[in-house]
Amino acid sequence: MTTDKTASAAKRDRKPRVDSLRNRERLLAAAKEVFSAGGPEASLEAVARKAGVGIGTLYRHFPTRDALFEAVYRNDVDQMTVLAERLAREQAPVDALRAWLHEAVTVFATKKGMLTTLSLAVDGKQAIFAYSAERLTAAVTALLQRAVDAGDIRDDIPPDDILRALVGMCHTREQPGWRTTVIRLVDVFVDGLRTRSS
Amino acid sequence: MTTDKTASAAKRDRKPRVDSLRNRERLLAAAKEVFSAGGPEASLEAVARKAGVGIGTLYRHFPTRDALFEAVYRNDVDQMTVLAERLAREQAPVDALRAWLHEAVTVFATKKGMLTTLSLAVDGKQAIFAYSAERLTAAVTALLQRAVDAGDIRDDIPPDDILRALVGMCHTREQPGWRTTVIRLVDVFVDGLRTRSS
DNA sequence: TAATATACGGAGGGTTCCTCCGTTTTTCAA
DNA sequence: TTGAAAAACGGAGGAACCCTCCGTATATTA
Repeated sequence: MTTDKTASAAKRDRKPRVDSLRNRERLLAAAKEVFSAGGPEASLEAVARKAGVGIGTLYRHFPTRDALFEAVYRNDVDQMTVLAERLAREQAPVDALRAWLHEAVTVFATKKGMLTTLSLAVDGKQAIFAYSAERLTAAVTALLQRAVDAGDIRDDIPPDDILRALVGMCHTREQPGWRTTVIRLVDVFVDGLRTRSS
Repeated sequence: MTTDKTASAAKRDRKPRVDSLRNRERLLAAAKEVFSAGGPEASLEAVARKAGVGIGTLYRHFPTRDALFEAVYRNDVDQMTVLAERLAREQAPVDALRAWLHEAVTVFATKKGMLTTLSLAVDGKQAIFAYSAERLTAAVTALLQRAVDAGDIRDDIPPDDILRALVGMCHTREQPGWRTTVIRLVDVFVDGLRTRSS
């Protein structure tokens, strides 16, 4: 036994290899393209091919399809939470909530893969989606709480359920006029959330 | 050319073979079991195996997975339309609509495959689902029209959209408490459909 | 520049899909 | 009853995809 364990333990703070980071970026870019073209069940081998790396490299960076989803759409999730904050500042409670939901529909309309990802995230079973689920829930919670406090919206619907309803209604996949239809459904739903003035 | 075309043309009205019908039934029974156990993406080879027939026989009877879905859930669709008629006779307009939607949620809660099937049907792209789509739309149309005529519900939401919202909201897959949650969401939605009394 | 940690690539075993065609079974007419 | 002819059967096999494993290549560090 000539191996020295302390020596290898000491080397724990190496720089990450540049090729590794480069490949990770390439994979993300390729995945974004492939998923938006071929939908979320597109072949992972196609992603690797498009990225110009081996399939093994893809799996090393993203051990599961879901991990890849998560990474691809993390930015978009963050943007949605930023938007929620802005709307909360700028608009009346119910209007802000509705506007945010509309925007979500619009985003999903162009990013097929994102909807699938969020369906998984909102299901809440998988740890990998914890970050996205939390951020989205937080966004809705803030918007909703504001409207409840103002007395405009009933207080017995958990924010998670709003999200579930949202992604659910978006599952009306690729009809012509998709977006308009779903937005109207969202409006009906928001109307249903309001406290009755009678 | 010794072949006689008129002779073979005359034989057009043969009985269907008994083994063919038997296998078809076996396949449907097996599919119902396999889909409800393993979800709608279960292996078709597993279905054939369970039915005790070759994979070729499965594909001859049901050329696509969707065709098999359609056949498996046709009965259930029919029952839903019968229920709609009964509710329309027995309950007040809005109550009937809501009760039917609740029942749909309950049915979907136990038949995983059915929800997938109806998602496809409601998308309306595929000719194979025309029958189911029409019957369901007809059921909702009747219930909805009644409520609109009574002045209880707004008149600018097409029946198709109600269906889409329904199956969409059910896509909140396998949470504990699934059914209760979705029923509450449906109630919110129906509330949103009501005309404002103010 | 050598040593070593780290990442790469893709072969390969497993699964499912779906087609195709030689074989078997059923039907029908004589 | 019997023997074509029509119809259905079964499953082998090619293709696509999934994911793992490990020999090879490359980056980092001393």
